Amino acid sequence: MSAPPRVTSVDVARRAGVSQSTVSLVLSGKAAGRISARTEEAVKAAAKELGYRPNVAARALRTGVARSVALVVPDITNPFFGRVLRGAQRAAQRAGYTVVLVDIGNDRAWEAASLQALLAGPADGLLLFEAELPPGATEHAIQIEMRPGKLPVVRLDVEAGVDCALDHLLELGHVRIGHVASNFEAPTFDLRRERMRDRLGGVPPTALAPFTFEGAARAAANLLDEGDVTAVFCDDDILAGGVYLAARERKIRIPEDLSVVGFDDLDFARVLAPPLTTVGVDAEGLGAAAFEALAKDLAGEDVAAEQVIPVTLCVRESTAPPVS
Amino acid sequence: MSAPPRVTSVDVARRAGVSQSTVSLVLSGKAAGRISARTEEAVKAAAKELGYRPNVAARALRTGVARSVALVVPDITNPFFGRVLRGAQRAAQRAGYTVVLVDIGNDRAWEAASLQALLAGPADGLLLFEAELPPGATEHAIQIEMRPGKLPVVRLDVEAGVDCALDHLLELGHVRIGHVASNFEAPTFDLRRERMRDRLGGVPPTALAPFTFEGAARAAANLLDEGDVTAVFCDDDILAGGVYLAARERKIRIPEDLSVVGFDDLDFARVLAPPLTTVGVDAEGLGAAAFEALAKDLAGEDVAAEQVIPVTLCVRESTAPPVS
DNA sequence: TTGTAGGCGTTATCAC
DNA sequence: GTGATAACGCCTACAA
Repeated sequence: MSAPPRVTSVDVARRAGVSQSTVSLVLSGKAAGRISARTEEAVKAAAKELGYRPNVAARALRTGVARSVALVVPDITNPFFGRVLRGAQRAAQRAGYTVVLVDIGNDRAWEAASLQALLAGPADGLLLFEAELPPGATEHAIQIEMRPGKLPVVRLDVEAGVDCALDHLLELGHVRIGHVASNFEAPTFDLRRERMRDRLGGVPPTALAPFTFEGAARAAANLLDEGDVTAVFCDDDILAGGVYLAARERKIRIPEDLSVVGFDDLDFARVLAPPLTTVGVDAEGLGAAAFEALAKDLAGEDVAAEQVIPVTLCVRESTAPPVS
Repeated sequence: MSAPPRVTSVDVARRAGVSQSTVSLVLSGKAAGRISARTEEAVKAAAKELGYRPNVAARALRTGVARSVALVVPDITNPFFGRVLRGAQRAAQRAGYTVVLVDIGNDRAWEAASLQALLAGPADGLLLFEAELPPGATEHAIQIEMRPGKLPVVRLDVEAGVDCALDHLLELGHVRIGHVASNFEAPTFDLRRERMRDRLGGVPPTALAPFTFEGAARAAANLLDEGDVTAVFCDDDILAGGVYLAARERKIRIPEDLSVVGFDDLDFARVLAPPLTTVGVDAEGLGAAAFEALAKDLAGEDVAAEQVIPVTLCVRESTAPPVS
């Protein structure tokens, strides 16, 4: 519609009968012991009256700080990342930051282009979920769910996650345990594979699955038909959903014929039939922790090279002792 | 780490042996017929060599536009909004815009604060999903899933959605149809209630449910126990998931004893047992359309007061003729 | 074809 | 206590 008639600090100054710099001083809280209480009040009143809001661009230009961070996620359509985003956003808001989202859409080819666009953006720092810092960028950045490297890392305790899932299955008496693994390349998934191998004393029967129910179902098919397993550990609840689909098709009963363990404890895990046993994870906390780390970094403080967020197993009804 | 030594257009100019304004001209593509090909090349080379990237804050200050829009959603944890966000983000990226997210978290109390923070932000315009323009804002804005008002609206064809769901149920022979409605206040839900009433010739047995599986299950309990219905239409797949939970508890079989229809066609609808019949919706398209409308508005073009996105029924296995 | 200069709205360093 | 004044990096008349 009409161009919004922007109110500047000069307008406020005129209105209050003071200079622009006085306005700036007052409104940025640096008036203590410098500006008289009377002027301070007058300025504040004038500002409110006119509906003054500082121009962020001007401030950013002057201070060199945009008070905004970018969060890069592989797939915002996955509720897990929604929760991470929410956590980061809440923390950011508390700190007066704004978060701009970059969704890779599970498409590594797109990643480069997206990050390029991002760097042109106004972000003071980057929150990189399973993404690398683009080449040539000297930005402040935190990596999420990556291995420790040059950048500080915030990640889930995946090892513990695999451990408790496996312990649970082993205790139930399973010995032939399969792995429905993500085919999306990321360190966290490598970590899970390694941990499985170490704990099981060898590479388990494995299916490599994409992050869709139908794709995962197709990938799991072989494992169910020929893998000769009584239980599967899935890298993610979505993959577990795929296993449910494949099992249903084959009239394989869960948990009687097959125990299933997921990862992430997405909401829908509870409405599956039977409810899914899965590794519960504080996604919001992960996002918030990542932001806090970045904020520290931006403030010039030291940040831990690695921060690990604990996980817990949610035992539900998709696991039981093997019959065979 | 170390402060990134920012490269400015002045550096590029010095390097290329030209003036700063020449650099600006060349790099913003306005060199046509003004700058010699040789200088143009030299400037571009220098820019690339130094890794020059324009300072957005400065540009925003100078031009008055930030090339960024804000998207306000009720709950980013709901995959539906994830898809909307993705659609908007893709469209925005193509247009060289960046999108900043504001997540209300299904908390109307928080909404005001969030929006306040937002207005201080650098957004050129607002994409408001089930949110009102904050008072005093003269911003450019598009509303999503709202009724036509002062602002242009992009919305789903909810009426058609209700119609095809009801037609399907009616054709199957159901006469006692219940409504599991959202307790989150929003025009789209009012619309659905009205349409139900009009089509059914009266207010159907209704349960008011929150957007969580367990909450919805509790809310649906009464309806199932005393509503005397053979089918329910749910405002959202999440609510339908709640109905599945409540039905399971009561040993009510779907679809034999109860037909269930959802709305949105979220991914998990396909992995429910039985797979959920639901109204399919182009969430990405909704987000993209909203952004396009906003972009038009920002460009000073006319934008339609209302744009309606079509929906289609996905018939799966949660609906069948009533037995009783 | 290119360069000079002014200003966008802030913040911050000085004088007064 | 308060007010000039100089940047911050970029765009864009206008001058050369």
